Amino acid sequence: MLRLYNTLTRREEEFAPLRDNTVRMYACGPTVYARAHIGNFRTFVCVDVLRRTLKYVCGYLVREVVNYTDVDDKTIAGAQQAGKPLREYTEHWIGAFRADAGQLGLELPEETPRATDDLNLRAMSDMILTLERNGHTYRRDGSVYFKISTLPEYGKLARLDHEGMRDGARVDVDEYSKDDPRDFVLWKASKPGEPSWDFGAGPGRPGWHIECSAMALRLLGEAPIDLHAGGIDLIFPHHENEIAQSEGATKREFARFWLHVEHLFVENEKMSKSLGNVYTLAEIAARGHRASALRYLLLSSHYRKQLNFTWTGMDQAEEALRRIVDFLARLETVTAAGEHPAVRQAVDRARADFRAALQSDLNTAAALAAIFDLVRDVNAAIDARQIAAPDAMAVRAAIDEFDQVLGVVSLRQAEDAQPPVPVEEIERMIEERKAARRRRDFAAADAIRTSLADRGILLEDNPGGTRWKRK
RNA sequence: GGCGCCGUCGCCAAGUGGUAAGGCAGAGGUCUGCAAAACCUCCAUCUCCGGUUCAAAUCCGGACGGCGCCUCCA
Repeated sequence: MLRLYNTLTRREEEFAPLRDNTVRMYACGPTVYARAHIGNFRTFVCVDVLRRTLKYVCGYLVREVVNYTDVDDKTIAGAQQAGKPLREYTEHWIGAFRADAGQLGLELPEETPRATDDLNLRAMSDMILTLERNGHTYRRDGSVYFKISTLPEYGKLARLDHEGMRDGARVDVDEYSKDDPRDFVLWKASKPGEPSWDFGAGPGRPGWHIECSAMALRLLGEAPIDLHAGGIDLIFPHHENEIAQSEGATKREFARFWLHVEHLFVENEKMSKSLGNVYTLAEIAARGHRASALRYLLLSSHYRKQLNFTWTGMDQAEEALRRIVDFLARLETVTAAGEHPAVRQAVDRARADFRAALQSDLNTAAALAAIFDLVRDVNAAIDARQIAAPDAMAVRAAIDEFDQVLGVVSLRQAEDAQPPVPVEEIERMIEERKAARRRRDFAAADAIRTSLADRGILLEDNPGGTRWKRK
């Protein structure tokens, strides 16, 4: 049984979908005005592992919605600056996001709606009209606001202290038009030069929070949905306001489980543009690192702990992953017939440990340890010749199974399949080197190895022959 | 001012009452034309001080240190 920490209750709870063995989940996606940074991707990678755990460990069906926020102050400003229509401008950044997501091995969610799709704008307007009928709103200067005093439950997710948050708390003073500073806008009145739609709530554009409520319920069906996820900073105000909107409109609980991923730091500092430490995947690659290593690094600690990104951390991740990939290559060399119960036992143990780790609030660090335990045991078995081909296949199957969830080995192998030197050339040089070694011309053999190494290809002489791999 | 989190080997990181997983790096050894890979051995008593307990890294109290949210933010 999967146990997940639920922000709503601040406790770990057993998770199961409400109906049909299908998990209906929603995760807040990116605002598409720039390339997403690695902090964003920490959240998306963790949500991806959650998704895969639900599917491959728990055996549930998953229906996941991840939105693209394609209308807000930043996207509008960006489009204006670029001199492009909003839709075209955001299209470009959606493409960039999908490319990065692909490199990081993120599974595609079932739905990736855009806020400005007509169906979604209509759903938002309908929800606002319902909120209006339910007495949760007021209008001012063409905008529609949510009146939080109409919802006694307001603040239950963030555990807001309604009295205590005055001194020191910075309150938005320029929003003078609101009754209460913490009331929030559902629909913004149209302004000259800004895109505007009218699906019943009046001419204007959506506020920040309404899209998620409307799209989640439109695409996932009746409330409550099973699970809602996002970065920890979204707890307040975004998720709190999503709850207010959804519950105010449907009069039912919005989401049963809330899962929040802690922040990624860079060299012990919060990522911020002024510090110049906001990295994108492209910048990681420019430093010679691979997406697979970043994914590994992101999974090497628990999602509810702050993770400090460092370049030495990336190096360590590269090496750790290499150990697994080298191991898999070595497994291929096992050809003996027979069967060894000790290997099977190690596989069974790894399976049990791996599963238990993920079921325990997605403990990916412990899950990785289960893999390394297996790697060590089986490597020792190979050295001792206490393993046969069928055993090796069983080991391979287990690792494939683990990687369905972690998604890190297959990613690395796909990268390795595209070496910096053409495969035919590598193979030709291996042959030349083999000939040199045969005539005991080790100087020539080593020269070949060195020259390939300089071009990013390492050679490894094994009993069965020479293997190449990317540096 | 309010709410909350964290402090485990040189680095990363599990473990949250039963006597310290795993990875990286390092030392010694085996194997190897050399190298690589692999294996074996070695490498921490958990920030500090008190307390509870037969037993605490794990619970309680305090100190010190780091961080988050309350405002756009994954």
